[in-house]
Amino acid sequence: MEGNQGAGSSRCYLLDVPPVSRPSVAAHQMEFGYPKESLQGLGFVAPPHGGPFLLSTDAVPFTNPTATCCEKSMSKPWSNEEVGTSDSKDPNDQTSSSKDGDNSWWRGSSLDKGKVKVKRKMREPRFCFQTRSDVDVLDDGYKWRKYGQKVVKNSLHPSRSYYRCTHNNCRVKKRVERLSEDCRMVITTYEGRHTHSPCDDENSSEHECFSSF
DNA sequence: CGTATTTGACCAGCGC
DNA sequence: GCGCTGGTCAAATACG
Repeated sequence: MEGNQGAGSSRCYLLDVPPVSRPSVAAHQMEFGYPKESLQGLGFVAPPHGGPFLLSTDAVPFTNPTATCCEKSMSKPWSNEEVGTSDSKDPNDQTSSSKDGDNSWWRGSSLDKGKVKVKRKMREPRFCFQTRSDVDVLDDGYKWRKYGQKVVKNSLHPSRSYYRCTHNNCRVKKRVERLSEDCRMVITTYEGRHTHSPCDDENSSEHECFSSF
């Protein structure tokens, strides 16, 4: 209930990242009129000066016609929370979801009662970006741990990877898949908000440039 | 030896 | 109601 002002909404942007070894994603919230915190919480950070990133004004929301490719490539990209429009189901749902979504929506915690899987109807804020890159995992300043991979049908590159933030209480997830039409296009979907700064992960002091965010 | 990744299985949601 | 697909778990394996 609190905090998640963006909960339930998901936006997609098209980024153009050249095929460098370590592409990064930056938040051009100004362009999109996006709240800083949202993007920051999602892990979008400004790269260090000279960082290889480049998000140009080419970046456009998937909701735009230019992004139809994305919807086509995926049978049901965001079934629950539609891109941009979020769920208009009913507000009450939010309360319930925030209730169980509080801490067990991703664990499924079948450890407890045999197999009581928590409903996956999570309403975490989502942002998906389409980038052009050779590497799957964009360097966004956070540390991710892969916890699953799935075969996606209707795709020439049927591999979708699932990552989770390695930080202690951070439940942010990331989904990475390649576009079927263009193997160089990577669709990255962030879900949730980071409860920490990138520096926490990269304790190596990835510079204060992050703090400027 | 500790940590990260891979991979198969399981489960829930959704469409038909 | 059934089948399909997506998402997650957890054991096994690989790597540093």
